[in-house]
Amino acid sequence: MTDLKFEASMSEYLPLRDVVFNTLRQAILRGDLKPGERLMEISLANKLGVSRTPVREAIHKLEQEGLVLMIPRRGAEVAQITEKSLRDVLEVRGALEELAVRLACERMTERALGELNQAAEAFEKILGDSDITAVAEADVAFHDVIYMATDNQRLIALLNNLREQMYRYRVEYLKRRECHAQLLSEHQEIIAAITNKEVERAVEVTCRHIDNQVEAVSDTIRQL
Amino acid sequence: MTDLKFEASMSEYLPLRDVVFNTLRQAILRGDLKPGERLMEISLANKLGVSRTPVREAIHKLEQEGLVLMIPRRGAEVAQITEKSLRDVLEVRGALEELAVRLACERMTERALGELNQAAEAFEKILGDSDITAVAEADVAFHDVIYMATDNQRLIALLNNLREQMYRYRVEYLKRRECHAQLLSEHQEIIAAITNKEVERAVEVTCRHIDNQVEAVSDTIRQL
DNA sequence: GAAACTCTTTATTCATGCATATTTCATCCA
DNA sequence: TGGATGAAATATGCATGAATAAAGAGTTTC
Repeated sequence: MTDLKFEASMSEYLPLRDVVFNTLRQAILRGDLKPGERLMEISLANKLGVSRTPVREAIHKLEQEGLVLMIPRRGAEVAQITEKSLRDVLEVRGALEELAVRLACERMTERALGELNQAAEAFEKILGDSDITAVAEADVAFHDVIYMATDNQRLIALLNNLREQMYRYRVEYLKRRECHAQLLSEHQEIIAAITNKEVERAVEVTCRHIDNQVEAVSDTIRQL
Repeated sequence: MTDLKFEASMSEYLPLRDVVFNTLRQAILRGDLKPGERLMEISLANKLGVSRTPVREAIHKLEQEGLVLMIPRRGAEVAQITEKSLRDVLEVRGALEELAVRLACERMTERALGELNQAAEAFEKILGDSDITAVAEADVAFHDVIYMATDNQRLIALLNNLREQMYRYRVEYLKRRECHAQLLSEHQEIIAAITNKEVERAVEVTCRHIDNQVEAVSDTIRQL
């Protein structure tokens, strides 16, 4: 009993560098730190009440994630997202989403299929809400079930990362309520295809699902 | 004149953390550091004649690349490559190679096509050599031309990373001389397909090209 | 008035110190 | 003898100091 409690309290531990990493990541994705803005170790360390070391390590991690750009001996800044860089991300993401849904068709368990239906229902419920962030999270949860079903850790990690790259603009996309019905019907179509193991149909819907976002997010970027 | 020289000497500059990173990466890929072996900051720092800081930063970078596994408050060790983790990498790599060759068909310039032919010729010349490392590098160079033609930086970075994951076992594969002729003919078939913009044929050959490696590398791993 | 040069300021890079968590090994008890 | 307990050793995590390179301001010169 005490052991379990101990285990639990241990699992709560996060290195300070990861706390800082999450904080900065959120700040970038929420737009509090804008593209081009410089990330200075000392100033951030003071703001966050830690030393320069964990800030430094967090910035390096953000660089590898593609959220910040580092120039040696000059420092780091929040990465600009150009239409080109977004196209690059989405091309890769499209290919990997296709792979994911193929593998999901092949490997999805009954249990996971249940979760997928639940996630779709939860998404439908939340669509009515005014809170866009909640909608985005429900959508993420839905796709996470598919990702998990692939049973491919490397693929899951990459997809999570690529999804993150567009998060800033995705919220803008979801603000257009007229897309919501389409999103929902695509989700249901994906479920149907996976349930019946209709691989090609699942792939086709998924690609359409992604392409819609490409259009919308590209529009959003042009408006900046 | 002095300006040019100055520029040149500047471009030679590499942060110490990157030097250490490259050193450790090479050591892992060459097998000097074996899977499971612990990477200790102090001992590595002493061996390399630097302080713990750049070693620490290099290890973090290696973790993000997937070459080492870190456990908080315990340290880092060289990542084990299991058959499962290799399958994961190769599934992703297959999808991305397919994307790459599709994009290459679409976007390859005349100039790049010339380079591709050159690379294939260079590969053929080197096949005769006894130096396996040279063969591997020529093969890398060939595929790099295709990668570059995609004009997608994100894709290029990912493919380079995935290729690296298998480098240790790839060398074993190339030691089997009976595969060499097949490799060469596949290269030529890929060139022909890209030249004639026969996308589906190019994809088919590329997938076969990858699958052959899956087989061979899996065999190699089982023998460990 | 503009360009160039220098001096100052600022931030990164790398080194090192200190505290703490983990591991190991020896000792003790059942 | 086997397992548990505890103390010493060791390594990581975080903080901070010292050195260097880059950016900026102000002055000088053409």
